[in-house]
Amino acid sequence: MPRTLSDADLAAFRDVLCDAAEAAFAEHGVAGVTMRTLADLVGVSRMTPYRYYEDKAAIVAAVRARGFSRLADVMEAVAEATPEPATRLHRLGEAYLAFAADHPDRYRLMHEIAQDDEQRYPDLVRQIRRSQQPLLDACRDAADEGIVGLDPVDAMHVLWAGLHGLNALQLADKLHVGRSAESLAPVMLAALGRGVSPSRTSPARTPGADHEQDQR
Amino acid sequence: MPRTLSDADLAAFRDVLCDAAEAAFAEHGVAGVTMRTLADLVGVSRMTPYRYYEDKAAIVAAVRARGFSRLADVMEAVAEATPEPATRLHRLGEAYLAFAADHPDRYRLMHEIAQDDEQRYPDLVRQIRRSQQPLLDACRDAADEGIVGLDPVDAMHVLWAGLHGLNALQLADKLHVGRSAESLAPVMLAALGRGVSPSRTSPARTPGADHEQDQR
DNA sequence: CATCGTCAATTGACAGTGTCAATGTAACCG
DNA sequence: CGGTTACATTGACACTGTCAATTGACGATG
Repeated sequence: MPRTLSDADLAAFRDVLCDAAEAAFAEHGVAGVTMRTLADLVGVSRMTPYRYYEDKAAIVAAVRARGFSRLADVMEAVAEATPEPATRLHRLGEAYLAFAADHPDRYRLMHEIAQDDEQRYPDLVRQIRRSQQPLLDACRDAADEGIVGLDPVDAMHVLWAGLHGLNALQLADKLHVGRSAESLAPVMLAALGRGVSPSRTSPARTPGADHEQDQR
Repeated sequence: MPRTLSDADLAAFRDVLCDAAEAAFAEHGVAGVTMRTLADLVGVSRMTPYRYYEDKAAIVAAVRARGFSRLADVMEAVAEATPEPATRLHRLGEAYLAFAADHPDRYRLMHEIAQDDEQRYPDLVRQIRRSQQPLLDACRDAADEGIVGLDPVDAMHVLWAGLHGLNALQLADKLHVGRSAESLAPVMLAALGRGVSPSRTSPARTPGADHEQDQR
């Protein structure tokens, strides 16, 4: 044991603690997890986590930030692998829905609505922003090519709201009549695609061989 | 005071308690409100609320149910006042967004995501269903008239997800670049309108097949 | 090597929480 | 009027997050 904590040690402990916290939160909910059990899980005594995190709230914020970071990783990877804007938009949408489907507890925690302002946790804010950037970029590119007929920032918000809304409904178990996020995903993606596409002109959707039309 | 509680007395106390609870939850959040302060607020001693509600969770559920009931009232009123399906859909969308804008704390509480299954509170489930019914009916009517090109249940979910998603983003303070729910509302409504309207080529009422524009 | 300073880890409180159980209290019946 | 009984109140209790005091271990210094 070093006399004073190196940055690496610090980060390492934070990491293992967040791992345990994420698992515990997923199983029992944030309120169902106590500092004491959390400390037990990582094999230290109850106040030790306080040397690494200010608060219980800070731990929650850290776990949420990690969630957004994972999401950002996925979105960035998808964006990088799909240069063509229209397809990229579609794939990003699929990826966003898939992320929530694959990690429901993580997604739930990420969007747990607290009164406490997230602004107090800069890294959380940063990761949230990062997770949105690929979608925003895609909207900008799509708008440049005339594939999206809305202001790109508006379009980004519309798309994001639609995707998140579907996820939220699914996670809150508020879908009905046999509908699931899985069955609704293609419907939602198609509807959003129509929703942000340019208004009246018929889209002659020919692949890359076609020259890009530019109506503005 | 009557010797034994009449149903009216029971309902009356529950009502005033829920009033106090809703206000307190709005100001301090659910976690920030204690049974003791709640009891103080209505002028009884700490355990008295337990004679009227099983739990703190039951009180939260009751307040949430009231919120959905208010929403249902609004939606039903709008639906009744607007027979024409297309206009009705639009107005319902506006009303849903306006409800969240006018009662943000209420809306937040209504959608607070808890691990606890709402199924345990039948009235809550009932009010939730009631609040959705007008939108579903409108989708059915609109589909009948060919104004909506999707399966009506699908369309209802798409619309609801879009509207709720926008509200959730706004309440979580996740809108950017000067966008507000107010400024995005018309954009969102227009996009959703385009999203569920029938595609120009065919009525396409088969949800089993993929009815999407898939450009590769 | 002995001593010390220092920081991390632990343990000892404490005020506050939800809620069970025992106690009080007042209205109606006889 | 006393007794019964439904309600209200108060007395615990286990448990929470977290402050403050204590312990423990290591590097530097004599």
